[in-house]
Amino acid sequence: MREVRVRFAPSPTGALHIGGIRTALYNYLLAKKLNGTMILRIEDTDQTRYVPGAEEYIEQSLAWVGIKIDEGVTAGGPHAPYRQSERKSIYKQHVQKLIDEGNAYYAFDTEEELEAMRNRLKAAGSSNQQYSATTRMIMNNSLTLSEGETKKNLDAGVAYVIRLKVPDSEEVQLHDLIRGEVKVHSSQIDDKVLMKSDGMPTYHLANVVDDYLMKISHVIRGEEWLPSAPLHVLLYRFFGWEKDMPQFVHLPLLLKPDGNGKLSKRDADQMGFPIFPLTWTDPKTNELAKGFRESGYLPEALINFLAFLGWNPGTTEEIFSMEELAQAFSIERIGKAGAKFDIQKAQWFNQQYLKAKTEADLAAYLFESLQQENILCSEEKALKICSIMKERVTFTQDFWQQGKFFFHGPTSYDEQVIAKKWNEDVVKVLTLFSKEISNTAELTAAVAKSILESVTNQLGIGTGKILQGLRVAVTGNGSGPDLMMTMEILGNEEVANRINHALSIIKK
RNA sequence: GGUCCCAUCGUCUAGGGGUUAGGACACCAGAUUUUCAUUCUGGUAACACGGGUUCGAUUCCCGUUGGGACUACCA
Repeated sequence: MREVRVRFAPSPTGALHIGGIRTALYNYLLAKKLNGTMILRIEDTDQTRYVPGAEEYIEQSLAWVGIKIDEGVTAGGPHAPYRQSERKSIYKQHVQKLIDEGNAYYAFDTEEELEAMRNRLKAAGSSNQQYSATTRMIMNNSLTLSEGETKKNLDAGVAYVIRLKVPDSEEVQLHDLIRGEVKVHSSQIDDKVLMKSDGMPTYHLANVVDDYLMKISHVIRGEEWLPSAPLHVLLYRFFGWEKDMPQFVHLPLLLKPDGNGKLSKRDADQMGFPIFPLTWTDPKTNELAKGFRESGYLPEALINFLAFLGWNPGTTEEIFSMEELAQAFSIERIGKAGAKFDIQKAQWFNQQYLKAKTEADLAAYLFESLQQENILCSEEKALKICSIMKERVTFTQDFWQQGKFFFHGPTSYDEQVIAKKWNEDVVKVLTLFSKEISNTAELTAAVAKSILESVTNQLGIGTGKILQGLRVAVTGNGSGPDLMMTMEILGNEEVANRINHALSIIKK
């Protein structure tokens, strides 16, 4: 069996979409499972769409989720350069072979002429308005021009593109590892532009040439490429590379959570979830798009979630590390149908991973937030906070978001709780409790509990009746982590102060 | 419009000629937690439709419907 070499080949036109991460992931998992090589190739042949910073963004994103690149622009490798814009001469040389053998031709048509051709066909009721076997002989190209005229045009520097001369009548077949045999009649394939007038190749040419030269064994890419795969097969044939043609694997698409269609940034914005791995600022519009990382997702949770969108191990286990995914992975178990993006499941995965972390790991996230807020905190306190909160968080920033009261006294009190639970009894209990704990050396959770019990017993009031009141006085909230532990972390002085403050402010 | 791809609970999916069609998320209910969350238990919920093939199809075949992708000198 041949050496497994896969490639992830994004184009640097902006932030890398989450679907791209999944494509990269499946490539990576196959490589890892079969001891293969993962290649990152930058497909930057459209200079009009080039976005500065996008390439760095791609590398950083892959690094963040834990996809390691064996060969690529920064990793280097035997098939450098890995940036297509730097391989122009290679494509030129190859496309020349196609021309020499009559499988490609020069076309001089202007945009207006192409437009006119399409309109004419449309008006005539034609079902497809392509530049193809049926139309190429009425266009302005080296097939209709004499050799001399063509040469004259070329010498005079008339703008031209190079088109593939697709055979007019034959069935082009390919084998896709997910979908089986896919057949397309060549009359449905148009004479695709291979080389643009600026001398850059199009995707079709560059992709086939590079995959061959880089000895790619499996082309794993999104389903949107399936319709042009037969064209690529034709190219492999014309180049005489059919026996080295990679295996095709067209992945099901990631769909919108509601309704139908391909998942887009718009959907994500509307439904309030990220679609990019890392936060991205568009250099042109300055528009900011929050990433999964900045939204509090763990890379391992995101990967686990993504892996299961279109693939499953065939068992009921769901929590898989990257290693485990690679071991379990197989192309046969990839589904065919598109998968709707369910952010709730992603949140569940995140919660699972967060819960599995050590307190020390979690404290790092808390410290990250605290640093942004310029708040100092002892290691010991942070550890304690994380330990009582880890069961209740979904995102990394929740330790701070839901635990602000550990660092600031309440500035407001939950109104509903006040309305429902704040009463004479609460005031009585809190007044006495505050006094009692002030006289305590150290307010551990156990001490707090026993003092509270003795106070309520003394006053003949049920503890359950006043607990909500105590919580709202201390934290401002109606719910939260274990209250006794919370008070231990805060310390008797702080708790007493907060209670006294609440008693003086809240009237009933 | 044309070409190609796809179709099991709301969502991700397992399954496969005879099953009580399984799991997970979400949702609902109960228990635990003197709150909330966690945890536990239980529940609601699916084979798009029509023809074949077959003793028997949700499963295999065909069609219909529905959805998606592609249809650029973008990838």
